[in-house]
Amino acid sequence: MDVSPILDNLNDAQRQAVSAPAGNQLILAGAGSGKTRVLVHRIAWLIQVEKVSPYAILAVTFTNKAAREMRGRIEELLGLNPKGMWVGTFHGIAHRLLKAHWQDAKLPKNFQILDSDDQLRLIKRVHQALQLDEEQWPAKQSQWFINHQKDEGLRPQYIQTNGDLHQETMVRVYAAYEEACQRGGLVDFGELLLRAHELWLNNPRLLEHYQERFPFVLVDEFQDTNTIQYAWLQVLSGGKCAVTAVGDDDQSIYGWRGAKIENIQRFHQDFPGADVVKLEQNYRSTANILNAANAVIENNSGRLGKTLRTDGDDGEKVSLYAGFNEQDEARFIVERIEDWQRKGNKLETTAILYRSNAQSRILEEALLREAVPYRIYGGQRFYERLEIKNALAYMRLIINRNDDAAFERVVNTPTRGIGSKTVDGIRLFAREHGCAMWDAASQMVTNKGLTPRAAGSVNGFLELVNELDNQSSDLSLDKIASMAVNSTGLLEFHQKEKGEKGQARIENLQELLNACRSFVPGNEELTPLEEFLDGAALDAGEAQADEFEDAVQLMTLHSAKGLEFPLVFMAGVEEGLFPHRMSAEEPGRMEEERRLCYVGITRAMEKLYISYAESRRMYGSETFNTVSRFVKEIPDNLIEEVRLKSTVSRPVRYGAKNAPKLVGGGNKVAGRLSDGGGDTGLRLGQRVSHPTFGEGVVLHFEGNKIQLNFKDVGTKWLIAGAKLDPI
DNA sequence: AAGATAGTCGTTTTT
DNA sequence: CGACTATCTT
Repeated sequence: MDVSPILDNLNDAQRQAVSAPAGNQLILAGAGSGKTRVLVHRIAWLIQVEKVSPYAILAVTFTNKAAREMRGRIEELLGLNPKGMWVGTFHGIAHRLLKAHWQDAKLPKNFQILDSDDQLRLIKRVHQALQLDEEQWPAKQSQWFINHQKDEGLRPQYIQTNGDLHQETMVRVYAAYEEACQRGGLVDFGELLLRAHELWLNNPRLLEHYQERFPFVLVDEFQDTNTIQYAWLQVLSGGKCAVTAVGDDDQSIYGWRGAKIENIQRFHQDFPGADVVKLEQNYRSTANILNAANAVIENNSGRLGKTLRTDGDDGEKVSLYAGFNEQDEARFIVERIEDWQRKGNKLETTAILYRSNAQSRILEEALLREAVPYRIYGGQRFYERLEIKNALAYMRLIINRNDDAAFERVVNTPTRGIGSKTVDGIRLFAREHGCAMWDAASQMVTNKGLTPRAAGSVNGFLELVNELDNQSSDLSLDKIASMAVNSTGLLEFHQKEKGEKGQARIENLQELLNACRSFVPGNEELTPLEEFLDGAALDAGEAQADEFEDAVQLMTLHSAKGLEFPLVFMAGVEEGLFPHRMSAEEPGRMEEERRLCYVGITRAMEKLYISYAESRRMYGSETFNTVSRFVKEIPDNLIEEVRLKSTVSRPVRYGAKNAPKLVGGGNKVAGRLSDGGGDTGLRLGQRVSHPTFGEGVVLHFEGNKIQLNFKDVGTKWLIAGAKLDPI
């Protein structure tokens, strides 16, 4: 066997990790140290050198993106897709297990996945049923409580309340919620993991089967595992199979979501004989950037201790800019980006990172003023959009009438004369009879439990869904989806929504149909419809728009994890904002903020700018902050302070923010000669909507032409007579 | 059942 | 300040 393709081009530590003898191993992989590479090569090694069957390997990640990437790279390296290999997210794999063993898991065959939005709605209803005052008992809080308990692997009956009213109420809500889920055949994200864990504990034979099937388990981003995920792995391994954990304690930034950094430290105890390999060679950043990162993270205690090094050049120093205010900071960043672009670099090589989403607006405005295209990551995901969820709800009802979440969502969408009073009645009936709302509705129709008018409408709805179901049995997925969008009147309903919103919703629905058309089923156990719906719930579908346009990337520090960019800006690096004031009290949380800073710095390959604003408008009032402690932790010799070139910075005269808002629906701004806008009724920075191009912003006026930047189609020049409505 | 209006609250978000 | 919600109007 020629092992060279697998081991060539790896450094010593990487090679050691890849070719280690079978057994538990912990790979501590620093930022930019080729973590995924090692993971993928390890798998290739097992298959090609150790002759392990691909069936015997289980690889677990956190995100779908990571799972996809791993699959792709395995395929690339091995030259084929190792079919039968299990590569997926914790949730995806748990789901797969529950689907395969639904009876043992005590679930209906066609159970549905509840996303956090559905979950919250359901909890609200539970609150109502328990007659909890919304003021005193926010549903959000219960949601947090329930999810937290599930993350910790706790069922309501095992939670100690000690007679505390708050605790007791939360447990009551949890128990009632659980009942509602069970009745509706609904499973939330936490439940997937918890059930999968219990599935094994309660079925030793099944567990044994999987332990034998998967002698090799690999886990990515191990520092992000929570209690239940860790327990699940521990049970699976049973001390028998070899677990490879790859992670970086310094990049643990999801503690607030239940991730336990301790898991990576505990690994030795629970997975005996673990081989530890540290990947400390960084292939990403210049020495100056790396040393800055090292200097910052050194201030954390209890680290497993890794120090990244590089063979590369020192590179440029880290630049620090003290903005006079947030506008000035944003202006500075945009100027630097324009410089960078002038030097022949693509915009997509640069990223602006910030602690909180609220910071993006001011940056966007500055970019807009200079007509620099940008793209924001994060925000609402495709399958979470209202119109998409509506369509999916119909599809869900087709396969499961007990899905109350779906029922409530579309029973009156599009509006068909079923008001809140009727729905309340149905809900009450369902609660009293312990049945699903669907059954409640149909019983109430037959038993004359409704006013004649309501009965007619409700019956219409029931028949509509039944009809969809009847027709769907021998239709392809995209035909079914098309029915769910068209025959239900959903499309028409959203079409009627005025303005840009309706337009976007229509497009999204089209996109949904496209997705259905190109969906390739891969599971014989399930109908394509079932498979598609499960996929939609587990993969929120991040792919959105504008891949083709060269644009600056804006995102939070959290979403930047795992990415890299030649030029990086970290904005708003001020005490109170970063580290965030909410994290100030507890040392543990402060350390997590520091790790977040470490993540941010190590995203940069060639050049890093750190900036802050001496004064910043927050929540409407002006605040004065000092530079972040993290900046002070970087040695002076690695930093270079940027001074203002000219004493007077260009005044910001206009822009979306400062310009007065239009009042009333009129599209004329009488008498306003705004910055060359002439008599178009428009001004720079004005948000407008166009019938075909959608929502956009005015960038420039030149002669009788207007340059606009549209959300969806980018920048365009239009003539002054174009049909543009201010919004 | 859509539209206006007053009140609220304000990190980060893999599934 | 401004986005989002809950509530009140018509």
